[in-house]
Amino acid sequence: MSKGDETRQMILHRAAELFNRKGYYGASLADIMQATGLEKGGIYNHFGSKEDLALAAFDYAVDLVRQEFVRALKDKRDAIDRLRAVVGVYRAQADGQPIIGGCPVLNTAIESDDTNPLLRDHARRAMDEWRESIVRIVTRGIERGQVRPSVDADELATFIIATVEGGIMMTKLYDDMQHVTRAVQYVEDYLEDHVRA
Amino acid sequence: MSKGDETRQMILHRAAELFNRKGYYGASLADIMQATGLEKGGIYNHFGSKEDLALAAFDYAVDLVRQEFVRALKDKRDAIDRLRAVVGVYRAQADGQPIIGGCPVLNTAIESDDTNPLLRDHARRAMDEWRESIVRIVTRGIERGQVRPSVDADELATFIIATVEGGIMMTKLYDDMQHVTRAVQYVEDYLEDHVRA
DNA sequence: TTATTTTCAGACCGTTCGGTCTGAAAGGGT
DNA sequence: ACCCTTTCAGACCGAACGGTCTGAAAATAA
Repeated sequence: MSKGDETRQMILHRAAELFNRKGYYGASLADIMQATGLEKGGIYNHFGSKEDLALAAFDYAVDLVRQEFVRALKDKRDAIDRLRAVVGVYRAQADGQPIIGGCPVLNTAIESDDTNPLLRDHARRAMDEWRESIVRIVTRGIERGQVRPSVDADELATFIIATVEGGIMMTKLYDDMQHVTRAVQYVEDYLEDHVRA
Repeated sequence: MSKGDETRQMILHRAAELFNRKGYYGASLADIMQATGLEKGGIYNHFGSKEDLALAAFDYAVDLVRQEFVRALKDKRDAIDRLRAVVGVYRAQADGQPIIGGCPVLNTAIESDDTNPLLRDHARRAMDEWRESIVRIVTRGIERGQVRPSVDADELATFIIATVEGGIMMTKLYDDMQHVTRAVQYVEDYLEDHVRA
């Protein structure tokens, strides 16, 4: 990796954290300069505009989360175990892992819906991906007899994501992990009581 | 109500909508001037700063929601009916009722947590109020034999709010009521299956 | 109707915003 | 060691930011 590529990755990493904490409008170029230790020339050499950087930084943050999903799912075979693993990754986002400032999809969804169509589209695509991964797990779980056939995979995906993301929001608001912990517990109980075959 | 008071209320109404849609940093004074039809002098005559206005506008928005709670709960006696009414009010926020741009508490919680302590405190107080109203309904429901004594009121409040707010977030992201509708349905099913005595 | 206060327009202010451009220094292939 | 390319600092730009202030007009009390 060339010097420039290394710098670019460093900018993405620091900017992703900044945008995730302060939002697109809340994080200024001066903030990014301070966080990266670079002057404007050093940043604009790699990105054409603040919006370009924001989009790339969002995708970078989503990729960090994606890697956590891969890791968490690696050695799980049973559908319910896999769903619990997915929920666990979501939960970790409230704790600043893998990226501090909470879930980037949640943050970007709330900030961008009425203001920044490009950012919103990226958030939609990321959300689509998480939803589809849940749907896939449930569908295969039904095929393998691990999940009740009566379960609607799409509806369950909405429920799981909504509950955990809502818990992350409350945890951020109160700076208290209790809320996301409770939300996760409710989802896990639901999986045992109403999803497991 | 004097002319000045009327103007102040008009500013609050328009600004509450703007801040709820675009956020505190996303909505500029120029936006507020356009939305209210006033010049700077007209606005700063009533509010000392943009932050003062934002705090007052947030409280105004919360008060609109509070009025919806009062209305929805007025003729409901049974605890489960009352919880369903509360959930219904939350759901209505995704539909732009009573204030367009989604739930002000959700929006403000996400935007303010790392950037604006005053706004975050107002959001916390509003959230406290919703949580306490749910806890009160559940506690009295247990006393009256309408709710199972094994139900933990505080945990249930977290679950209900997290799930519905998460549904609102997804509905805003996709501009599709389906998500919050599903989230509400899950909560209502849960109330029937695990909460009703 | 007059006197007093309140309300608001709009010019003006310094600061910060995102963005551009040039030149010097460092990188890196040969 | 050479030369060409890439990388970055930092001065500079116009626009937009939140905020102030004065005077005129409108509301209100007398």
